[in-house]
Amino acid sequence: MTESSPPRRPTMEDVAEVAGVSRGTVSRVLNGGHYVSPDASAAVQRAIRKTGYVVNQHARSLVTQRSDSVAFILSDPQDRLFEDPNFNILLKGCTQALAERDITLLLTVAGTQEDRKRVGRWVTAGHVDGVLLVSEHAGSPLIGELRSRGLPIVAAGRPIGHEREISYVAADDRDGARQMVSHLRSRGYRTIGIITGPVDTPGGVDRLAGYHDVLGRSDKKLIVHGDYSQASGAAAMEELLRRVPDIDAVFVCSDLMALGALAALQRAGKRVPEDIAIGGFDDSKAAVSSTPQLTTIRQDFTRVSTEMVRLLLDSIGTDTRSAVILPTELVIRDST
Amino acid sequence: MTESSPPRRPTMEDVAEVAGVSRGTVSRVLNGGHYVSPDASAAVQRAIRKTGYVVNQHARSLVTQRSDSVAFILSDPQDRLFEDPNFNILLKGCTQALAERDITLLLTVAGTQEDRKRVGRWVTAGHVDGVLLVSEHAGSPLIGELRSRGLPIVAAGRPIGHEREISYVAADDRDGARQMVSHLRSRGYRTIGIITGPVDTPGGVDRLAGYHDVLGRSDKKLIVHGDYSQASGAAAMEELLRRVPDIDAVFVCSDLMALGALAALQRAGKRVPEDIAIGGFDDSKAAVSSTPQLTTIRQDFTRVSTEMVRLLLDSIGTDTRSAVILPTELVIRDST
DNA sequence: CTGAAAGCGCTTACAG
DNA sequence: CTGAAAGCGCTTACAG
Repeated sequence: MTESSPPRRPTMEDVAEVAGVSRGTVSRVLNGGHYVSPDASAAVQRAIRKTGYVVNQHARSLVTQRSDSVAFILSDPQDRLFEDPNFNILLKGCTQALAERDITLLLTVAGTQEDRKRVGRWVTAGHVDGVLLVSEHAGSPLIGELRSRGLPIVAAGRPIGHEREISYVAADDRDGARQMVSHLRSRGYRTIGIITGPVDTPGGVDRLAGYHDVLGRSDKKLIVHGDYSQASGAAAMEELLRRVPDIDAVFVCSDLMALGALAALQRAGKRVPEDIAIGGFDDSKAAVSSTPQLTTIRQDFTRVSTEMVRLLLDSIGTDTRSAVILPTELVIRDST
Repeated sequence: MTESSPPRRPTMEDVAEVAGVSRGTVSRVLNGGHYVSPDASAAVQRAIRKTGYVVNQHARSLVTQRSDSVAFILSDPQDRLFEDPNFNILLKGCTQALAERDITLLLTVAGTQEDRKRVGRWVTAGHVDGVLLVSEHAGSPLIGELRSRGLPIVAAGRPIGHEREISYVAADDRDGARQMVSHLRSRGYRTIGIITGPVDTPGGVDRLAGYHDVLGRSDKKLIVHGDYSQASGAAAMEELLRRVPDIDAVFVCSDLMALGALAALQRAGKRVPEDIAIGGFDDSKAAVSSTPQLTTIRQDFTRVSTEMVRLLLDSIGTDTRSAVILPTELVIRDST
């Protein structure tokens, strides 16, 4: 019946036998080739090729106490990050940066309380050497749990309330907002509103702060909160038109919300930018798919992801902590 | 200096000592509790809680020869899948279905030839018990490589040329296309074109086949190929208008391409559906964000992902092979 | 430079 | 039901 059971996977012992050396020598060749004679090394290389040997990662991890893997943990109660176009860029960037270094990316979600417990146990089981944390909201309770396990963590975006404890990489939200609002003012717009992100996200608070930096304490009526979704952008725009009929510019804190705002303005019979200017944030695909194309703030998520990986790998072992703030840039198109 | 080195992680030995039993008994409690007295079991549970013990996954895997992880491999030379909205739904579905079973998802990409070698080695290193394969194009050379390692594989979508070798889960593309084209015909449209996906993808060939099922060997001029991108949809629509000025309906094989087609028609001064009808495929968010909203074919990617996970877990150990074809459904909106 | 040996933390027959 | 022991496949001081 089971006459052709799959051939046993070759072990280091097999390689050693073929090469005519000891297991220890094979291991040394595999781990940098120090203290190995050229002859022995060559024999081992040959034997590895002949046997098709591949190291058993579990056996190695058991002794080295390292897994050569890192976790990419999505901590978002709504799972909304999966729909965020920026999330994709981040995930893609991290996956590739890690693959280049032969490090495995383990993806996991921790939305519910129960998930968080599972992830805590899982991380402790030795699966990973460090954690890349992406969370939509502030004060993710996961941070405390992970910290208590002593694992290196790097967050995407400023981890509100934990800036001192863990490393993070963020785009300069506040300065980006300043650039946009200054731009609107320099174009001659006078009544400048803002549609913010959720106030428990760094993008929500920091972009609003940048707006205030330029305009000072502006009229509260000019500030409406959205949740980064297109629908919320439309609703917020309608609210602004109701509150301030003569509004002539709006800084919308994400391109996706700006799309919603654009649609709402169209329905209200307003022309952009003749009647009202719209500035976005992200410089995503949405910014160039709309009519008119959006003036927006570029943040480079590919760069964020490579910096996150670099920071994490640096901190594994050394336990250093740092924050990297990447510049943002105004991109002028047709909506302002 | 290093006075407060992190407390050593508790091992099974520690638990055994606290509980006053042997290591073997602790292990038995952990692995189902068979052949353990209630008293011993209770003592072990208590000791686990007291010590905060968590199993070392590497040690366990070393002896069980299983990793309790599966790989999610993206095999796409262009990395375009990261931009595909369907990809996100698939990834999210798989992540959650696996998390529920306490199985880890390892994400990796294998776009280039070199990547493929890396992934081959990596898979062999014992990292995973099975593979979920998502690839944009036919004849992914990775399939052969993975097959030779004897790992269970489940593909998303029909793996052209490998249908007999590996399991897969796919939506019924061909029948969906038939439903759409029949619908267009029943609405009275007579000159029905098609904008297909790439002809080396199952969605590219099978949807075109469904179109032919209904219309027979139609005029070649009515067939234009796209690449699923919005831009290609626009270009293809312009080409169709040039070739067949009196065309009155088009089945566009993805919602995203349909968005492009819609924009091209708007530029050409054609009204939808008065002058020309447009049918999409996917029932993605794009279908309801457009004006008019798209008549389209729904395929349920969440369901695809749960079926993929089920199939994979079933086949680990048993080595069974199967294909699951999920029904597609016509969703009528305003564009036809 | 090299080999013999200990040890990483588990699971699982085997005896009892 | 339980313990003692072998063994999973590696790495790494230690002696030489």
